[in-house]
Amino acid sequence: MVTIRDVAKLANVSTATVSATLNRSAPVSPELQARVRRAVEELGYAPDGVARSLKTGTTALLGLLVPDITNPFFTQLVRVVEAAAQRAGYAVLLCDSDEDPAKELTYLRLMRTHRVAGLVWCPVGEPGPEGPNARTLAGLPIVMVDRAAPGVAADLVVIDNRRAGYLATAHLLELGHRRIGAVAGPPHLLPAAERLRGFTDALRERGLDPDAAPVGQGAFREAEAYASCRELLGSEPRPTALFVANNHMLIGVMRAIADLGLACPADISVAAIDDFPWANAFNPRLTTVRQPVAAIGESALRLLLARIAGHAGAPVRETLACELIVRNSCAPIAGG
Amino acid sequence: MVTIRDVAKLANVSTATVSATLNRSAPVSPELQARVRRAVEELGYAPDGVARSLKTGTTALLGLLVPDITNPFFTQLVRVVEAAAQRAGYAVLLCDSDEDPAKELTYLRLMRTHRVAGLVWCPVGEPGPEGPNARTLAGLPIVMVDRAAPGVAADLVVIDNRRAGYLATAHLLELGHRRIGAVAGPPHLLPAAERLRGFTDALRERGLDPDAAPVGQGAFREAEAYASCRELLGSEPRPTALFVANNHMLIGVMRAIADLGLACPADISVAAIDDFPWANAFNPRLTTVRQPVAAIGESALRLLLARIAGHAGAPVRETLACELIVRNSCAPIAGG
DNA sequence: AGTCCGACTCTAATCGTTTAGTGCAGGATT
DNA sequence: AATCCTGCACTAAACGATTAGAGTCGGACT
Repeated sequence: MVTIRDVAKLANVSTATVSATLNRSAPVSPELQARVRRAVEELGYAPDGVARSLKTGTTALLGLLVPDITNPFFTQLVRVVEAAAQRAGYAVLLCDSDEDPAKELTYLRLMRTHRVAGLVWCPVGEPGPEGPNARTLAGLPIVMVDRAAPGVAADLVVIDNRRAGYLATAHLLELGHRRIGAVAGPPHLLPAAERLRGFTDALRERGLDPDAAPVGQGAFREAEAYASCRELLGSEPRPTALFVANNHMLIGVMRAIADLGLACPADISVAAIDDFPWANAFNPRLTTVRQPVAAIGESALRLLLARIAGHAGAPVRETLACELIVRNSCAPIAGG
Repeated sequence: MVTIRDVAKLANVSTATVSATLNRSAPVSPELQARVRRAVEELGYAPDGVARSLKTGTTALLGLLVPDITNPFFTQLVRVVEAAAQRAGYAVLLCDSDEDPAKELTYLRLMRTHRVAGLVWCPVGEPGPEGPNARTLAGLPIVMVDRAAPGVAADLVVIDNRRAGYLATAHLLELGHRRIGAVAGPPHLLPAAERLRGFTDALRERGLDPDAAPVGQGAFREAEAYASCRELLGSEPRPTALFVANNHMLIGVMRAIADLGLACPADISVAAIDDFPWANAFNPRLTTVRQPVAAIGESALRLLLARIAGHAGAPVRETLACELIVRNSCAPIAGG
């Protein structure tokens, strides 16, 4: 390893001068600057970020902790955060908690060990037996995204999930559907609960009884949704439309519909939350509520960088709007 | 920040004893161990990974550099590598070069600065004006995945792309198709070239002239494939089947087919390389060649960990087999 | 009794930077 | 002429861990 000392020796200056030259942190005469740069070039010297971090107490590292990177929402978020972090001069330490509270805690510790400058965190909803205690998180700038960890006071960026649920359901109602089933997420997760609330809001607004609506609840996963959907579509009278609470579940639902020999949207209309790159290539093209992932990521990073820069004050909650993308998976009700 | 000194003071021992206790690196009497652990608990001490890294010269960090994280292949790879790294006690520093050689070089430097213990690297094929020179990479254990960087001697894990192209094409040929178009990737990328070679292999094997086959080449992207596909399907006589070289391109192709008012597989059969989670939920379900992403990731990490452990020797090249997944996007040729 | 050994424990150097504090030379100011 | 800046450059002390190497203290052996 070639160190700053080697450079200093070759350039016949002190290490302080090398450091000052490279970081422009103090004035250095043009002549010495030239000598230093020549030596750096000759030796192929690159400063050791670890040593620098130890001395300065900061790293150019941002943590990003997501519960499931295969979910396109988080995939896109990773991309956006990574790009924004790069622009701000940070690299990203990516961890996937896999929806597992124990792994999550391990990773939170790891973030601290690696001294990340800040953390973008999409918490697993369910706190484990010994949830992330305040001490693990103390002093670390954090922005939570999509979900809120219970008992953690940090900035939060979410979409208006209730409205998202409302938008999708209202669309189905406008097309004349009255018997609408819901494939909902796990009740303990904020987004799932809120989306379902939006669903019932819409029903109630049209004078329908939400309690009479067939609702299946389960994890935000394909298998659960598949089972849930088959059950819903087996009930009598069969729903004419389905509200689906997230992208993974939508896959399960579409599979179930196909396996039951039904056609979408002819036999059953489907509207879901979470747009994703392939939604527009499906047959039928899927009507979804799109989350502004780019805006979410940008907001999160903006808030986080402000906190890193020392911005104090009470935790901020930013709620972003989402948008209904009408495609072809919802049809007016037959004979409606 | 609470340091090892604070713990030592509270436990009334030396820092060496604290370190020995925590790392089990030297025998410590039960009594002192207890005192140390109590102090650690009381203070909520967590060792500083940065300081440790500086002293030991190693980090528990693995770099992962991919060209496009929105590509499901790389998304899955990220997941697999992240999980495997976690099992091996490493965290992952994720960077997305965005298919940009300049960004790639920046990130390679960053990996060195952060002193990653090793690097899993899916290179951008095209070397920039001043490609990643040997010095930037010197001494860093590297495993390349999917693509080979020109001029870099490092282990390489790839699939048998030629056979993948062959498998998909042979399937179409067996269904009776004779006029088969190819939506191929950029010729300078190894996987793209090899896959196209497998395509021509299959044609030749059946006595067809590969030069007569309509081939569109472009970046591994949706837009390019969309345009390419429209052109191919506009030619006379229209191909009855399409070979598509990657997942992004497949999306473009399916969109183009839909926009042209054609039905798949009734009017046109499609077989593609790269399976992805949604392929089975499309309508029609997509026939693809699946890459063993899990095996690829595991192999890459196995090789990398061996190199980190000091394993010397010439670069290894591992070629993994892939598998044709027959679904519903290919039909026997009408009247065939 | 004297020596040696094993089992702990401690002191202090070290990793590669950054940076406060000090020194120094030469020109401007009184 | 003495003093004071000002602008560079240097020395040396951190940062928080790990780890040689040295010291200590009983008990076992000769």
